[in-house]
Amino acid sequence: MRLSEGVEWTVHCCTMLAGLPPDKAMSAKKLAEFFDVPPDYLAKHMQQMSKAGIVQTKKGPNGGYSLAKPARDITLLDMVEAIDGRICSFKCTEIRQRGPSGVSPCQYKTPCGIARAMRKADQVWRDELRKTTLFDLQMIGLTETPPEQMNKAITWLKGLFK
Amino acid sequence: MRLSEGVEWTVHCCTMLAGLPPDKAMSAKKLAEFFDVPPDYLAKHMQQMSKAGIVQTKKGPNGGYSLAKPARDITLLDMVEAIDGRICSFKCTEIRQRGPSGVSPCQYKTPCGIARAMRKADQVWRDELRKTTLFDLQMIGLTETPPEQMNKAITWLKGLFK
DNA sequence: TAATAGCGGATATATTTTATCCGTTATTTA
DNA sequence: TAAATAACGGATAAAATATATCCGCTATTA
Repeated sequence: MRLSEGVEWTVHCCTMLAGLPPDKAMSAKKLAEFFDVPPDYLAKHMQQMSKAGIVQTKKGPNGGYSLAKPARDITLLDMVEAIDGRICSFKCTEIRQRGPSGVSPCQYKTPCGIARAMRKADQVWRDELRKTTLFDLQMIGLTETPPEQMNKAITWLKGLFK
Repeated sequence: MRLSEGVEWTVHCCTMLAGLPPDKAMSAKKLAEFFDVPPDYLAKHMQQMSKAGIVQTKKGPNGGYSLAKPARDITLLDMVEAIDGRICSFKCTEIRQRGPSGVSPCQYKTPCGIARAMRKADQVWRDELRKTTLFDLQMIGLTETPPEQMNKAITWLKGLFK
């Protein structure tokens, strides 16, 4: 039961994008360089973010990714679901219907209690993720990032945009 | 992000064990037959349940698995964690420390905001799973199982215990 | 027009999940 | 006491998924 590594990468990337000057974009290559992750694989993940409408893209030189909407309107759940999907973490295979005591499918009126409890837990998990927005994460980053790292990051970014 | 199939199997098995006459046990082989799942693989999972102290075992003929404590004292979380472990679904690889802006590890005083939000969501998920006990699941089974299936199951069980 | 950059598809590699098998020990029943 | 049953641990094997790379395509910019 583990989330894809891509979730960590793309959420960090979005936090980065949220801090960019407006009308600036950042390519997958540059994001990958900044976080030291595989460029091609990160690009694949960012394309999923684009499909999900979280980031917008611009082709060509000085193109790249930028947020498609205000950071306040992007939830952690949005980003998690863009990478890992919306399907419940518990997959019910209806084993109650199998074996020597199983009866015709139409006799099972409700999902079994186990599946219901699991889905409820999955729901509260998603509800909790929805409470955190990209804006929240950006604020936490701004206040908690070590000063020395903040300086290095700003310097690196200045080099990026000439 | 998906739970192991073993979770579904073992929770159903425990619900079955909860309905057994006291001092009766059921072998992995019989459980596998009842639910129509691979016997050896189910046995592996049941061994994990045993290690976790959820079921107790008895070797030899008429041996097998039975609950190690009252169904009220076994939560869905206990069973999920017996199979899938207690580690958070989000693994933070500290990518903030990598790349050109990373600084010495000792400068990072708290886990990053992303990891904290993810861990909180994982926590509410586990809290929710803890609310359901095996007794609850047993009651749901008793009230919602199709009558025809209930009869078939009882007949099958009678054959089991001679 | 050359370089940049996203995109989609194909493919390769690694890791995890699922599944089986075997030898051992403990226990029960005939 | 012997034979059958059953849990247990370890070693593999097979299948599925996650991770990673590469290529050609189109759009865009300097």
